[in-house]
Amino acid sequence: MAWWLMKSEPEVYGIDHLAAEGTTLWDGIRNYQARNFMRSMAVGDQAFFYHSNASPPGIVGLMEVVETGLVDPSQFDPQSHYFDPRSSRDQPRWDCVRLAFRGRFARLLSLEELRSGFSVEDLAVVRRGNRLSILPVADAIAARLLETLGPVQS
DNA sequence: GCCAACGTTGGC
DNA sequence: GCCAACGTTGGC
Repeated sequence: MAWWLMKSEPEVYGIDHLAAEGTTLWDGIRNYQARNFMRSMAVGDQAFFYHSNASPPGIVGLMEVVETGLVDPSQFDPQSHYFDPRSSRDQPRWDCVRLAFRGRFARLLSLEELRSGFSVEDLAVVRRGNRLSILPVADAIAARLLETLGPVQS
């Protein structure tokens, strides 16, 4: 079982949306590195939900991968912000996973706090200007995060 | 294959 | 709104 950190803007899709829906398709990823991380996910993997472009930004909850290898439908939709004219049904370019809500942490673990307790080697999200929306988290670092945050409340 | 121009993310 | 970081694109 692997650990991940996945970012989303709470105004667009935050932990409250996921809590209400139960599960969601993590679609709209248009970065090859992030896509490749999704491709390496397995059912049962856990992901920290990170609120980006928030005040303050930080980790708010926990998710679990419940389905992998799904074609991202938004790439075919001309109305979608994520439409990709280079994609075809025969040769889709983007895929995604389905995630389930596992709970909120009792408090937010802010980026500022992450920077004071973790190095760039530990957790890429602490690097200034980091743009990758999906990042792997080493087991030992995940354990430290969970230790800091305590159990989730579902 | 190089690299300049451009676009996007996201903190501040 | 600014800007750092960095991926992508396209001319050559």
